[in-house]
Amino acid sequence: MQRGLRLTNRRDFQVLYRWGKSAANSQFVVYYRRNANTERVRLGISASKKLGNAVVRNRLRRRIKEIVRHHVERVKPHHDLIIIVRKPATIQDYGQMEKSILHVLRRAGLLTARG
RNA sequence: GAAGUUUGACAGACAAUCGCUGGCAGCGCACCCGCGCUGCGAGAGGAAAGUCCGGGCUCCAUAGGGCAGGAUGCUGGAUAACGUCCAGUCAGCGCGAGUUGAAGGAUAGUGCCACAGAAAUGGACCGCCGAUGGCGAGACUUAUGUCUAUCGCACAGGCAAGGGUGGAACCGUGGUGUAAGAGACCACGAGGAAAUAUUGGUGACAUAUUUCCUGGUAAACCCCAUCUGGAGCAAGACCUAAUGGAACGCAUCAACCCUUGCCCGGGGGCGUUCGGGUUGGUCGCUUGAGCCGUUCAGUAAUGGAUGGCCUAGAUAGAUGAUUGUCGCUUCAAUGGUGGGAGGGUAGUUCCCGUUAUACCACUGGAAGUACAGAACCCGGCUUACGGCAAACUUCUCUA
Repeated sequence: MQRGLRLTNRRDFQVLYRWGKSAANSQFVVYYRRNANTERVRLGISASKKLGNAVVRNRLRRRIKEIVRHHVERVKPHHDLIIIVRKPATIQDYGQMEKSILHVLRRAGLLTARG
């Protein structure tokens, strides 16, 4: 994932948690906020230590990055977002996780309507 | 073949597509800092983990010496260093290959040893004796006196052998001895200490002799010897926007605001410079007690010589995702084709099978394919974990 698509600053995270809106399903929570300075979208991922060891958390992060990267054209531009992983997501395979993430993004109203 | 012991190497493979982070080269943009594109090549571990020791490195502290505190604790060696490693000694465990050890001092001193028991190193419950002294009987005597011989009491006193308790009872067994007894003495034996040796060994220690001693506990205080300043890469160095501070200069010396109700005085605005912190960034940052060969020294840990190699560097944190093919393991919840009367087992009286059905081969299917993610860098330790190989040990079977 390119650097421009990443949320890298601690302050950005705090702003998003405080002022952003949220949506959720049983596997993921997404915080999002419109940001005019963001060219397309910026993504941050939060995977707590409760989910498992470092290997498990890394695998989750990488899969989520991959999924968002594949669907970045469909996400509404000029938004910052954070995806928080919940425990049930750890047992999902790639296909289930892709559906689940698209579902939560649609719920948040971040997906553009597609023809 | 079964059960073990030790050591070693490995940590699924390949391809396609789409990505991520550094490096090098080229091209383009840009005054500069840099940014983008293309190509080439690189990109997690044996434990990267726990953060338990040791060191490098960095900053702070520091005349020199001592005390306190902390750590370590058989011997010799290795090492930058260590609480690590190697080789030994001694002790424990194991039939054995081997393995385990916080393994200095109990003869410096103090404390403690639950319950039980009389008593846990200062003691007498039962018990034994009562020699000596006492009292009584008794005997003798002229004697209200005496105690040569005799008997009794168990009052003073002596003893700790035997009993019972306990993890442990004053070293054990036998004798001498005595009123009864006791390492009080003797013989043999157990353990410890010291000294000695034309003894062996660098040494721990072993062997022998002599003398002395005899509960345990130092993971109780303590004594002895050795080592030891503190904090850590979020260390630390440098650059830096906005804001605020200080100094200097300029402007204003009108009004307004603040400074004590009034007066005087001061401040407010602009610019330059300075040092400190925040924020963001760069360095530290990966060439190192480095890795792989060969060879020499050494039992070994390891060290020397020599040839070759460069092998991650992220920072909300890269090293991946998906698909396909193959490998390995398992399958009374596995199908087809072929072989098949035996197979499982080293072996049996045991189990499966001789019916398409066990079992074998080929080809499919399903499930599974460990533990675990660098964060300044090394040396260890500990913990987690998958199958594999070699050497060795014990037992068993066949010949």
